[in-house]
Amino acid sequence: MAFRHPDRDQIRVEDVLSALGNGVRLSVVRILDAGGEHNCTSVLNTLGITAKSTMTHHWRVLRDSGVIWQQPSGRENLLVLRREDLDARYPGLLDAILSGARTDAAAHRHDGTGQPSR
Amino acid sequence: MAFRHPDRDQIRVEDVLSALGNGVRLSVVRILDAGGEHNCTSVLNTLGITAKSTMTHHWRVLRDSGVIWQQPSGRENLLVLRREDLDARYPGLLDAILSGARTDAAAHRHDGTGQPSR
DNA sequence: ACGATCGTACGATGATTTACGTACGGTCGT
DNA sequence: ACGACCGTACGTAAATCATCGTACGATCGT
Repeated sequence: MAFRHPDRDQIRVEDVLSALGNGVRLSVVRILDAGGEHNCTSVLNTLGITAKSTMTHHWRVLRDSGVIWQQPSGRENLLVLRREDLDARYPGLLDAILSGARTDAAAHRHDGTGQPSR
Repeated sequence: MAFRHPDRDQIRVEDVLSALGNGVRLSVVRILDAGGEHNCTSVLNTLGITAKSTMTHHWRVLRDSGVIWQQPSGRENLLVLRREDLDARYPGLLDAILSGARTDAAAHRHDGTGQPSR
């Protein structure tokens, strides 16, 4: 399976924002940013249970928007955040988003529910 | 007409990203950021023709996500970017997005079509 | 008071998004 | 070669989104 990834200069900020304007995908990026090697199943497990076919949809959105690389390796797909490309094209964007996500997550943990608000 | 706006600490990055992950709304924010006083019609005109009722929808999304203030004033609605709140809660985010949008706009102007790509 | 203007509300429509189950095609280990 | 595993493809259903036209309520200027 060879995936089509946009070149760095084909990435558009609007697509990145709409890709990350979704809780599941934002969580995926947080997981990938935290480091370590990840494949689809490992992220899916970290996220809690979600259908694999649903994640396939999210991988496509993240891939098409230029947020992640998806590299087949044996029977797995390695998932890598395209930090270098994103930082080069949109300096500070990814860091601002990630720290914003941490801000929100911290607030949710103190709101008495322990649940994400969406 | 009194609009409901989220408090600063109710703003969530996911909502901001999904609000700005849309070309029309991203353009609106670019216009507001450029300065000057704006009401719905003035932005609508700057954007080119779009139905007013469509814009009403976009105002709601931008308002609900905490990106803009919408202040009734006489028969108009003044539109103001919530830069202070966004900068306080998500430092660097808005600037990164706006300069990213400028980057993309510059690229589109050189792609031979002169058209936005979505 | 009247007509023009501003912008929302409402209702409708088509497109897109998110989600799931099932089935399939590769790859790995044995 | 066989069975387990990885992840996609496909079909489908429900929800959301983007857009428009029309109608309305409020305000302004005269």
